Amino acid sequence: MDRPDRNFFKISALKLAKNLLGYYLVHVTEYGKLVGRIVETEAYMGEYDKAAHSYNNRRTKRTKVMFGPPGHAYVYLIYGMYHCFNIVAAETNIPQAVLIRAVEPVEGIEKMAELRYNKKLDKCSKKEILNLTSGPGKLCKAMNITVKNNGQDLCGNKLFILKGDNPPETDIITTTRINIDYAEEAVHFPYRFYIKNSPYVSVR
DNA sequence: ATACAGATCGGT
DNA sequence: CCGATCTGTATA
Repeated sequence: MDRPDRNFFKISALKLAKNLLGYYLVHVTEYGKLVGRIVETEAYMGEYDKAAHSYNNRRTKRTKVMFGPPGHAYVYLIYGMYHCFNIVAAETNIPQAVLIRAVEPVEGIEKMAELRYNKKLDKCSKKEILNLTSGPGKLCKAMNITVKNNGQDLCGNKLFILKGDNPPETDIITTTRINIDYAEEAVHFPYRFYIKNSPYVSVR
């Protein structure tokens, strides 16, 4: 399979969020290679987007990587215990990113089960396997992504993207984002994308 | 120095 | 619905 180059990420987060559906997220870890197929994303558009950490071009220690070049990881800790993995989009000084909300486990599923549930895959229920990576915090736990990966170049060889098949347009559901009730008018922006009928999307 | 809320999740 | 758990951010 093929790797997208830097230019793949050098587009608006909105376009990138859609283009990433069906692509693979790969993390080469000390536990082996962990791969998930991206089935759900959200775009965060920065300057005018009240749901974004970089709203109004707010530049802080945390949001710094979003102002950097595209194709890098933006990872932060949320609620004191979960991580969220984003891919920086657009260009330097345009702080946009795509939140990866859910993937379908593809490779290294045994390890993912151990990382997430601390037990063997064959001890996991059907439901647990479906929920292995069905949410931003869940996929980070299962794929061993933490703040240590913040700022990491996704054009490197530890944490990266592989090309996959985008779903047909008719299988892409576009809707509003999750858990951003505070974001006033941005609450209604149709910035969430997921693959229709995928059992691995975060539920609603 | 202090206060406070959050791009979540799992249990009740 | 609620609590866990802690850092980033704003305010002073």
